[in-house]
Amino acid sequence: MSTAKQGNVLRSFTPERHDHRHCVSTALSKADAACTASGRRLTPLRRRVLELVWGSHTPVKAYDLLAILGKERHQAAPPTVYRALDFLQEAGLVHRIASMNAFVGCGEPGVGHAGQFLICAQCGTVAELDEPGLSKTIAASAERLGFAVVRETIEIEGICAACRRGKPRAARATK
Amino acid sequence: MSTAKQGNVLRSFTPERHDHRHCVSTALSKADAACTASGRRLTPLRRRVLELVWGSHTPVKAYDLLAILGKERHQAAPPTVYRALDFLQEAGLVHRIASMNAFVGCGEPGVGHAGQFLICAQCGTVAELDEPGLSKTIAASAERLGFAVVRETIEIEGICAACRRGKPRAARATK
DNA sequence: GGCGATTGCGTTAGATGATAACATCAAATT
DNA sequence: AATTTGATGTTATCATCTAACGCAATCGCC
Repeated sequence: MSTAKQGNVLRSFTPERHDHRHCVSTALSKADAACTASGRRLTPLRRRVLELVWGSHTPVKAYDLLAILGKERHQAAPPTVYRALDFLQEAGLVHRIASMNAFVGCGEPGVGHAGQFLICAQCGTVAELDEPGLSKTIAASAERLGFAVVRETIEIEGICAACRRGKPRAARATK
Repeated sequence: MSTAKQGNVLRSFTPERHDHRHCVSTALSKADAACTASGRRLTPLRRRVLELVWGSHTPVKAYDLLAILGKERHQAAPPTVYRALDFLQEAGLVHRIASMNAFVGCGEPGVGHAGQFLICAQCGTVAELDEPGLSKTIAASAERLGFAVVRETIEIEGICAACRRGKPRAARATK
């Protein structure tokens, strides 16, 4: 287990070259293990939704998932997708990006979840951080006001390294 | 201008006693000044929307505003409200709380806007912070990944001091 | 003041995001 | 096998937000 003082990158920006199928299968394996360990049922539907979420390095919209599921299973209504997403969130397998109404797979299920994200405004890729220093600073501020922190939503918008170099790795959803 | 190392509270939790009308009129005056200074037009509609947003210390929903405006002006459609809110956001007069799909008045228009909020899950009141240390920590993390920060969305959910003492100052919107 | 350009607003329509409530089916428990 | 619990199907609806078009008020300029 890494314990860098700087904090960890739970999910990095897409490397220049990588086999994304590998990301997906790794994530699914971890999910299987995590659910087995916590006594949750990763049903075929839930597993499929997780797979679809991991299908891109950019956040995925619920209705995009719905459209895909609709083709695959001849019937899928909003609750189908939202229930699966709710489960996956509770299980710590996906995160919701509030500022985008979208979802990303979690890079490290099981690890303490701050929910700190860097989101590239250009290519849409998301990196997930676990920066204890951040949480500490927040806790200190809150403390001074007598505020008890329950949950952090930290979503930083900006431009990723690849896009700054003019070599975006992932295309932003072409709407 | 205060320059406390600890950071400033741009908008505090509701004090035990206060005349909220004063908060509102102060906010409107500041808005008038800010718009005059930046050459923006704070029209009657926009001003009224700002006033309504400031009407409570808790974030206000667009459709709540719409309902009020609908009574006042005999006609108001969603774009009426959303356009006003867009303007107010651009002018730095209100903030959108992404995690709640709601809006709050900005305590210090003109001051550099980090967008750091503490939100009480019980009474719904919101405090706005300007904690340079937080932004620095974020910038440092981003830097290591070559990420250029453009905008921060920091929304911390928890329980405020008053609610912890069992004396909530503002009622959470019932429903 | 007149005139064109810009900006604000009304209006209609619809896209997108999310949930309630109840029915049905499958899995785990007894 | 019967019972209970949990997952999914199904229908309906609510909530949030935006596109597109046209008119009217305002601004900038001569």
